[in-house]
Amino acid sequence: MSPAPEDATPERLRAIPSRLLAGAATAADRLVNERLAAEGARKWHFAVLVALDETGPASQAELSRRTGVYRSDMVAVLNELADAGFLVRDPDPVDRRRNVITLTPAGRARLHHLDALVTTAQQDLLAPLAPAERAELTRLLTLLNAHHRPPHGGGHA
Amino acid sequence: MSPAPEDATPERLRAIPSRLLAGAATAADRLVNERLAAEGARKWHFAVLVALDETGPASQAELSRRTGVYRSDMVAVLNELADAGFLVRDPDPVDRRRNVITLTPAGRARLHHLDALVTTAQQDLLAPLAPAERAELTRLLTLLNAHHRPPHGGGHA
DNA sequence: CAAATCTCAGAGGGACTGAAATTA
DNA sequence: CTAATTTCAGTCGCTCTGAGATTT
Repeated sequence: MSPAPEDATPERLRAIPSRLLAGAATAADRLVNERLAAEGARKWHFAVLVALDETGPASQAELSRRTGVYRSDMVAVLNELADAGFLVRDPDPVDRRRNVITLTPAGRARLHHLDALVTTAQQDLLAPLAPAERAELTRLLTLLNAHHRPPHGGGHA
Repeated sequence: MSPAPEDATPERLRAIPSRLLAGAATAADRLVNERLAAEGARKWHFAVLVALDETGPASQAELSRRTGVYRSDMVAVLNELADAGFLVRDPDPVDRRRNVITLTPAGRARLHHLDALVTTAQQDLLAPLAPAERAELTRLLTLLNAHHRPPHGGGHA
């Protein structure tokens, strides 16, 4: 629901899971964004580069499904990455509605760099937790993510 | 980092804690906002009402510290709640910079109503977890919130 | 003088809607 | 005709910055 300033917040508010989630997510996002912004990148750049590196060239709609970046917002992200020479956008010969997005060598190098930054940010984020606690938190969050699916991604199956 | 559409998302992205947190927080916020929006309320309304009920009348700056609602945004929230008759704003006689915000009986009734909605939303949010898991998740998130303090709220002590 | 409070105006990024044009 | 893809224009809520006016 928002960050908790200090212990001025009533216990009744501090104990609400949705507020705790919002606070932790905000801190996590701030951490990741600070690191990436120092290199002129943002989290979607990283997400798109990973998706391309992991599963190979894809259409923009496919990248949207893989990364969670909204289809309408994918255009701007790809424009920025293409302008920087990290990927190329070619018309798909077999389906002329699509563009085929392909990672360049510079894009792969960029990915490796950003990957290190993101990994470090995750460690800093989870620093207050013991290793077993980090694994447990990840597991519980994965469960929540699996059961509460985004509205456009389909039902809850 | 954003919701995960389905299992099209690469494992390398799905396993990132900051992304898991963002996805869970988005789902949680959607759940809470849907329930509150059905009654014409939003989460800040609830937070402010709780803070007033819990700790008594307060200035706007004090309410901002208690709820995490940003001081600049508190004005609009209080306007809406005051227009609906849930609280009153009086000048503070002992410090004329301040307004004293006081809950009305209607505001207390409103709080009880919203409280039920929020509580149900939390249960639905945590439904996929066992009772012990819910407690553990809350504990771990509380740890993260305690160590990663908002930028304006002071350092990390 | 510095500091706190209330208020407004606006930036910036994220999630999302709606629609147009193109092609399957 | 329906459906999918790319793109653009714009909405809405959240976090936060900056500044002005008032008072301590």
